[in-house]
Amino acid sequence: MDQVDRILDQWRAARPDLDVVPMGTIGRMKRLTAHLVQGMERVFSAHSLNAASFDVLATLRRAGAPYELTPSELIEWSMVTSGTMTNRLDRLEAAGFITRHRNPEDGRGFLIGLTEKGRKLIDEAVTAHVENQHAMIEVLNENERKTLDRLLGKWLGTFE
Amino acid sequence: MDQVDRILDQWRAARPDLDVVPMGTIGRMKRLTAHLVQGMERVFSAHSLNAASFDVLATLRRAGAPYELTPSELIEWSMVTSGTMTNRLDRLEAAGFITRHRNPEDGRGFLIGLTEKGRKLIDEAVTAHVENQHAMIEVLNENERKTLDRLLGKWLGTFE
DNA sequence: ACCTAATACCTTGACGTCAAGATATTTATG
DNA sequence: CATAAATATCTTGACGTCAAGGTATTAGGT
Repeated sequence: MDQVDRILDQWRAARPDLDVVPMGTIGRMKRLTAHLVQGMERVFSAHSLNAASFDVLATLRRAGAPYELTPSELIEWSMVTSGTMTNRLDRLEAAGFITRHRNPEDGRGFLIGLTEKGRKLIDEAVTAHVENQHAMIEVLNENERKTLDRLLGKWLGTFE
Repeated sequence: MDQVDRILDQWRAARPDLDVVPMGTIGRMKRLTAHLVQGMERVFSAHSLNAASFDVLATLRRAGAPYELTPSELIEWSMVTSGTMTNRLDRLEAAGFITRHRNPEDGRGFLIGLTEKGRKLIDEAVTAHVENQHAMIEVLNENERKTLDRLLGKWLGTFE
């Protein structure tokens, strides 16, 4: 009987005409994800980052050397609007973690690159981030993780 | 091979020292939840609401008649800060969906009540919301939903 | 070459959220 | 009682996000 169950019970009393079983699953997804995000933010802030800045630096880092992508490519990976990415890049540039230089192959755009400082930071942060994720999922055993992953993948498939 | 798998592949190439399996599960949780939230927002906005306002009205509605709660109680159910709740209530009050009156049993606080207009709106919105949730989870069969729910519940238990 | 459409990115204004602090009221303690 | 501590809520300032619109550059069709 967790908080989600309590909410369902209230609905069953207040609106007995509704079948709220799916609300339970979706509610648990939302709540659990909120906890996971919160747990990850703690690691980010321990490295002077937040989810937004970590996202950008990590995308650049995992793209591999020379750690350069266009804002458009970053937008695609991160699923945010161009205005959001501009804002993220402004702050990361001001903090000295990335550089912006015009794209020699397309005068309309830019190339975003990791600075040495940025690369070092994101490498440390990702290491801690992965450790943290291991710790957060520890309660599920191998089989449970596989099953969960399969179900999430199937469900996600209907959206992407 | 979805977008999450592509991200994991990039990490395995860029940082082979990391075990990124948990990142896959957590990434799918985040992405899937984002899609679910987006799907729900569509229903909310069709009823002139957003996630924030729906949350408050729904909490009041499922509390049952006389549809009254204190801001503190709303804060507990919604897991937001007091400043956020004040802002939500300001907008809902201005829109005529709730009323604020001093709590006769505690002069420091208020009682938030659903107006008739607010109750009608949330009843319609919740009906559509539940239908929408059924549609969004349709791809999973009975067994899969039960398994998923059990795993989510177990995992969530470590946080709450 | 020209001109329109598409593209890449930035700007602006609004919103929802939080953390930290302020105010008013109630509760607890001596 | 008087006063300190706790509580309930609001206020302020900052941040991240989005939608819509703007500017500069490139691509495509004639």
